[in-house]
Amino acid sequence: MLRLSKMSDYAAVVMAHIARYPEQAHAAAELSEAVGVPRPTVSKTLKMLMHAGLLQSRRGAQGGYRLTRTPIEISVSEIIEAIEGPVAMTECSQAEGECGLAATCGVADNWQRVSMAIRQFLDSVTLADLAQKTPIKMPVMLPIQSVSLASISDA
Amino acid sequence: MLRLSKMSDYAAVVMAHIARYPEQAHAAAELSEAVGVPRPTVSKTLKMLMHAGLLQSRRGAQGGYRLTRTPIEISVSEIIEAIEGPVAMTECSQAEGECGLAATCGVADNWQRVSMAIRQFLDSVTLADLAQKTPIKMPVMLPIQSVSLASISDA
DNA sequence: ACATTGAGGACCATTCTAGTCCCCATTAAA
DNA sequence: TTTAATGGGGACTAGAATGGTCCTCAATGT
Repeated sequence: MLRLSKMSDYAAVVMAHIARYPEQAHAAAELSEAVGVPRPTVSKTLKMLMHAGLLQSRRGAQGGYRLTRTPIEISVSEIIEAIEGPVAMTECSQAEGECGLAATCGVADNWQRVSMAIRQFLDSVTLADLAQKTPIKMPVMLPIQSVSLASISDA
Repeated sequence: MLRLSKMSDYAAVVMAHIARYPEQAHAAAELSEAVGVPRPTVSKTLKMLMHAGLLQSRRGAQGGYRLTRTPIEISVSEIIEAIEGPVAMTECSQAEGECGLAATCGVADNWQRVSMAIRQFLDSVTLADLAQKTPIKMPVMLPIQSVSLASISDA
């Protein structure tokens, strides 16, 4: 896993499409066609993105959706969260305590750290990155073992 | 999302438990109790981990499960994959082409790169990291924008 | 007025998930 | 050699999540 639902996938594609023409208002029908996803489904996605505050809408003729911020100011994690709720790998890494297993598992702490790292990474990728034609570059991902223990002190 | 199924969660906890006493054989019943998860469910998890080659089993009295490798040699991504199959964020980032939307989406490439980065990160976290009591340190996660474009050249 | 376009929410079908159970094979120990 | 412990394999089920559809109402530009 680390699977992303299809809806999130659509969301990313739709957002990227809008990001390429940020000035225009994009109607659901237009986006549906551009992206090749049935209208009602795109609509649903758009509504979710709107509720999350990533899009603003205007009804009526010439209406449609626009970004509320510039593509650089929107992170991939925000898009994902708009659709799926808080990004976390496991139950215990999102809810406070009450994991049930917490006492016995002895992994919670480290699990949460892993989750956090991924989360931070996703924060750093922007919609602009996604939308651009030339492939984005991967961030430097140092193997966890090679990190000097002092670099991020907690423990 | 980036949600991990409960099964994967169990798997991680169980593996960590075994990793703390690598010499002994651990019976399903023992693990079930240690971890607080019903026996049949733990069993199922163990079977999956075995099929993936992360555990070896011995039947009969005094039997049970052991690691096939040392905790340092087992990565978190392997554990996850043992349960959920290939780790990938989206359909198109795992299957070759034929995403259907590929033509229109224009995001596939970048999406795959994001997925790859996470994947690599998960590769770098080991079972030993998970199992240790003192919290593991986070790897350095440079914001994607700050990475010099030359550092990983493709495009 | 009227055509366009989104809002809101009900609804359904299918898949996935978690979890259970049963019976057989293997192995150690009594 | 019998017995008890232990995993192997797989079928099965209930419930939830997912993806997707549809309908009616509200807003807004022409």
